[in-house]
Amino acid sequence: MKPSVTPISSRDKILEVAEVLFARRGYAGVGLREVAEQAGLGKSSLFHHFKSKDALYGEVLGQVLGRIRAVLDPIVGSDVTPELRLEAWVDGLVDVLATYPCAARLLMRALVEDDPFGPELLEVNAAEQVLAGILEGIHGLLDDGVRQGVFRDMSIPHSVQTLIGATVYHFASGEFGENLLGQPLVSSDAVRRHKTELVRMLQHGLLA
Amino acid sequence: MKPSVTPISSRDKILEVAEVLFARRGYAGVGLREVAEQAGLGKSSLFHHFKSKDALYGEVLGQVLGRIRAVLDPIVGSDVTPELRLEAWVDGLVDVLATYPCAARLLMRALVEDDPFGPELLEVNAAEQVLAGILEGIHGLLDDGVRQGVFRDMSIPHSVQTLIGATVYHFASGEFGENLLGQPLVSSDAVRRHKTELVRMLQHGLLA
DNA sequence: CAGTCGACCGACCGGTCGGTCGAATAGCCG
DNA sequence: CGGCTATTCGACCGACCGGTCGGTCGACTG
Repeated sequence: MKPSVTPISSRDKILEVAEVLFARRGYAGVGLREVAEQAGLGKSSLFHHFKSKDALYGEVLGQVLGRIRAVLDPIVGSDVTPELRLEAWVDGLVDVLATYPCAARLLMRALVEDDPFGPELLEVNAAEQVLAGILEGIHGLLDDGVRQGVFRDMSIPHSVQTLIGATVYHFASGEFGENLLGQPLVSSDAVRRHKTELVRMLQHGLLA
Repeated sequence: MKPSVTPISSRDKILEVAEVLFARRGYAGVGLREVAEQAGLGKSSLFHHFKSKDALYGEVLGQVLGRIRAVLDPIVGSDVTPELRLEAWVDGLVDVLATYPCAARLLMRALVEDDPFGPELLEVNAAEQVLAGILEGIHGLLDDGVRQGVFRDMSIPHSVQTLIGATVYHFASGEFGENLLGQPLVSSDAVRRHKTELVRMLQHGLLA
């Protein structure tokens, strides 16, 4: 039990502030000087911990995706009906996006980017693998449901896209969404309401 | 009828290439040199037509939002049941997003940004007004439906967010979405399928 | 004590950023 | 033709970009 003299390592501090900044202003909108400054370091010190801006970004992204996958994987692997699993999936995803307010923005930005990252970049590649795992999970879940006849026949890729759009976008919408809702996106009331609205939409649509 | 000697004005050419570039790489990711170059002009000439980068961006955004509003406004004002109006709204929005492939990305980026544009910027403010008009339209449409009892009771702001996420995100997802679908996002097949999936989701949800 | 090591720093590199300026050019009207 | 405005241009600016370099400092090791 003496894991660290420094209660929070500089490396983690950098990741922490980089996550916030990349989420807020995007990859191109963030300068490493600002990251360093907010981490309480000189800019040169960033390069001691990360070999490039790309690598730092990739690691931030991978960390966020990892958190999401850690929540979602047990759910898609659980042993209940596809309907309940889907409900739990939405529930879990909304929870984790609400818990880490930067995650949705970071993720949405990454999805909307044509990744300009060359074929070879260790950290970014790792992040993409994690994302692929998440997708595989929800795809399998929907597929199960369709084959068991509890979900109607559907285009699974389109439905996956709709699920992503309906969950991730909402928490990525920042000021815009808060103006629309009239309250913080991650207030417990808004989170609860968003969950029930999503689940009702998935179960019965909008009609009375 | 002699508005222009040049059949396509430099100004329009600039707007055209700026739209593509801002959509592809975002505000911070695009340099004015590149815009000028692709428009076949020197960088200084941009500043003859637009007083700043912000102003150019605002005008691009306003133009895109204007196209969308031009499609959606007649629909929300039409004289049929809310259910049919909603279906037409989704149909129209999907069509316009598929017609102008940059629109969705530009819009999604704008929504995810906390607009860092100061209180006063003519062009950006104008764009926000257009957006506000679009939102007012869909809000009113849903409200009508709920009050007439054809839509179930719901949180309208949350449903608006879900609609935006499900439509705009899909067409903004670029490479990622195309990999998921296995075909171009704007292929007529994918567009048709996305429409029917959305409408079925709104009408009956996912259940069999 | 000397040697090594990870963490950190300021100074600096070439290059690009958004933006300005004054001069040159092109098309119009008289 | 002369004058005028609109348009374009290259040269330039200060600020900032991602990234490198040489070196300092303190903790640990033999």
